[in-house]
Amino acid sequence: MKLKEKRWKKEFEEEIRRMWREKNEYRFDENTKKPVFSIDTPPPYVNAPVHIGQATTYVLMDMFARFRRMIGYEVLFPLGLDRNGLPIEVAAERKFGVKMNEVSRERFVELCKKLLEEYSMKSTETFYIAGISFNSWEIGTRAGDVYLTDMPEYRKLTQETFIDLWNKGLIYEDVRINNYCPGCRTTIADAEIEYDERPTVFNYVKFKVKETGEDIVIATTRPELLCTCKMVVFNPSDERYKHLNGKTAIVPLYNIEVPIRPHPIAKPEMGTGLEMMCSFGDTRDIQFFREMDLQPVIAIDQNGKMNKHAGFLEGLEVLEAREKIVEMLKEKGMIVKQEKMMHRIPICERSKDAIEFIAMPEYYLKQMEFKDKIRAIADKMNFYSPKSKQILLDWIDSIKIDWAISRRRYYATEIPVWYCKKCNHPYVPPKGKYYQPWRERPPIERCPKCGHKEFRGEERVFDTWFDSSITPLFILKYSRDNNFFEKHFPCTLRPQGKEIVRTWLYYTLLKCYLLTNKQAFRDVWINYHILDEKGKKMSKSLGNIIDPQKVMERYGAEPFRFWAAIEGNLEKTDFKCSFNRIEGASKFLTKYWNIARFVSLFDPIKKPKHLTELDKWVIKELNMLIKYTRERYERYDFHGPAVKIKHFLWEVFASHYIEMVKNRAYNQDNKFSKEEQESAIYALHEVLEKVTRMLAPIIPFITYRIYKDIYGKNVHKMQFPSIDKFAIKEELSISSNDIIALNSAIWKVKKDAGMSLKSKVRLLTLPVKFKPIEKDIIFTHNIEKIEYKEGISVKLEQ
RNA sequence: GGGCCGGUAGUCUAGUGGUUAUGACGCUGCCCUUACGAGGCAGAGGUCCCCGGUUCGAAUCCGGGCCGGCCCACCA
Repeated sequence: MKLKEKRWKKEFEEEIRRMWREKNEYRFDENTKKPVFSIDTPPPYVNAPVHIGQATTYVLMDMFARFRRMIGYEVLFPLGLDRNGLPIEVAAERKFGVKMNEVSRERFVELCKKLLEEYSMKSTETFYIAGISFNSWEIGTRAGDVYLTDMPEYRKLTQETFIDLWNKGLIYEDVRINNYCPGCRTTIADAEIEYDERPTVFNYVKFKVKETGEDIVIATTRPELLCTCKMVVFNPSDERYKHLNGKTAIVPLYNIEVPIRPHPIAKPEMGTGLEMMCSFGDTRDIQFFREMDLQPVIAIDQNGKMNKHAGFLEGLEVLEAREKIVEMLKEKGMIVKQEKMMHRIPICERSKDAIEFIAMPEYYLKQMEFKDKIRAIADKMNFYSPKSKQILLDWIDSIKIDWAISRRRYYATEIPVWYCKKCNHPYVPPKGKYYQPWRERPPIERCPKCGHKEFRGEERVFDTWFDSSITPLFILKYSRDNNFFEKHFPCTLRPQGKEIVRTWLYYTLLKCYLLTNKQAFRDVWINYHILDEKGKKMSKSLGNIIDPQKVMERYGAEPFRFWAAIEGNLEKTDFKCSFNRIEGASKFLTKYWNIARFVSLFDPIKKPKHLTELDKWVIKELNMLIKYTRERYERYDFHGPAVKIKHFLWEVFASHYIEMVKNRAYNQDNKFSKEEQESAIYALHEVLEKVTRMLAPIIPFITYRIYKDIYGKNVHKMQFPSIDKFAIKEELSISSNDIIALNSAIWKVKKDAGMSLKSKVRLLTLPVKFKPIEKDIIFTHNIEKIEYKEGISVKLEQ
């Protein structure tokens, strides 16, 4: 059938995407006989609209999925939504004007749920518009259904993994110095820390030396921690302070006596070269206290306020305490000078509050002893691109303590433990149910240890990565359907951003290894970032966020998708979001549509016995393109093929092949034999049909429509084109470069002479290798006489 | 300080050890060529960051430098 419309319009997309959804076109068949290709998609957080980076990476993942279907896989490609944790709590606090700790837990959880209901599936709209072929758009628990990280089945699995790990003896509780975010009121992991430059004041404070009575000056940004000072150090090479070695410093205001020692941690050029070591101002202090085996004094409590150790500062917040103590020191003339400086401090990546170092009892999952195992697992997986593996290895190297998995929040998966009120014995229930210990009784009557009947339910919840790290287990029905899981684990592909390698990827590998002894994935695809048009990171504060829905409203999904493929290689680099270039992509769609429209003027026909030389050439080019494309697609590279397909279609097929073959395909004056004509028509369709199949994973709407209209079939149900070995081996006297050079030369001469392209050429001389396509040359360029010599020359009619 | 990536026309970008370096946007000119005027064709525009090396030959490979970006570590 012929294509009617003069151009592809974005409005054509809607009907196709609705049909896919209504027909459940991409549903996952659990009983399939095909090999399964499973994609562990990153669940986006629901409280914000999908941003352009997510949209781009999902579009790329969709290309992976669509391609795999075309080479015979049953593809597990579910959509998950992350709904646990801090972002929703913060949003609820803001929206309902409450503070988590000031309302009942019941009430707070209710408010979070209310808000989540409002968000519901709104954020998935963008994916739907973009034509992502998720298995399903309905929330459910079958393989391929949309899943939520806070649905009971999911939380149950999160708890089951805890129960298994507990029973394996891999989880323990300990009181340790840990990163504590006063804003979020919870311990956080190293992976959740970021750094920020903040202004601070460097205070030069006078200490007294007990033995000699002399004043020494120590510079500090944390004067409120004076009470926690345990030692004063100078660099061993620092001649100025050698005489202080072994003497005692007296901490001002508190009159605590602390030893003065040389230690390389002190840099002579910083401040006065003397440093007070506190517990704890930063991670250096923690290392130092550990190394010197000093007893820390913790002066900051869980609310970020000074406690009794701080004496007269008790009850003040850290910053208030700092101001107050500086005032007091000033009054007593103990501050020699103050310098303003910018200071890089650790902050909470979520609330952006300054981290404090506080000792609290937390649950830990052992990881230190498995570092080598995880490294070995990393070696077993294929990384795309290979260099991304280094991000993971670097992170594994830098892990210093076990993973603190408990958090003091409300809207997250509860830690399933009860404690006997009498003997405090922890009770971990059996698997099989979603537990909420803070509101439920345990499933036993009496403490297994002492027989007491009263229990205290655990109130803490899991670190959000503790539940995010089981996505491949959940989607492959771990513990719900062992047959299915055993058959399909490890998961085939983990696609994700480079910024969560140390969290999502690492924790997933760790937990899956501890639970299954296996690598979680066969392939890992790491993508970089989408930047704004100027190359800046998009962020709310800069106000440079581009909404992918707006982009698609303006141009349609297809230009966006084609842009995502052709723009660059996200595996290797960041790339910029440019409207110009998305618009440029839509021009390709117009071109492609019109090529298809031209080819559709002729009915598809069977391969004739003999193909002309020119047709053999274009089919050989096509097959080389198929070979390249298929190899690259298998390695998750859609960029290289998109560039090459576009170039072939536009610069070779349309500009040269079609121009040269038009006359023969129409054959209006019967200048060509029927077989020659059929050879042309066959080749035109051969190229269009196969290129359409190659483009189907990238631009699924337009290819669907073209294929349906012309060939009457669903392109997405077709096999990916394979190579015609004979066509590719064909020995031909002319190459693409020859043909392009010849046509361009003739067109240029006519142009320069101000003549129409149809005007007559009196004499064309050209190399003999063009002889086999002589007839096509003559009728394309209206040649009167042809001669074979070295070089190309064109003589026009005078 | 450690690691990774990049530097190609006014802007953005592809690319490969081998004639004349890809394309987009912008710019100039021409064209109702029966698939395409939201198009086609032609054209202008480049020390392919710098220096050195390997090579018959380097924008491409190697070393060094400069610049930019990102990640990690550290900063009293």
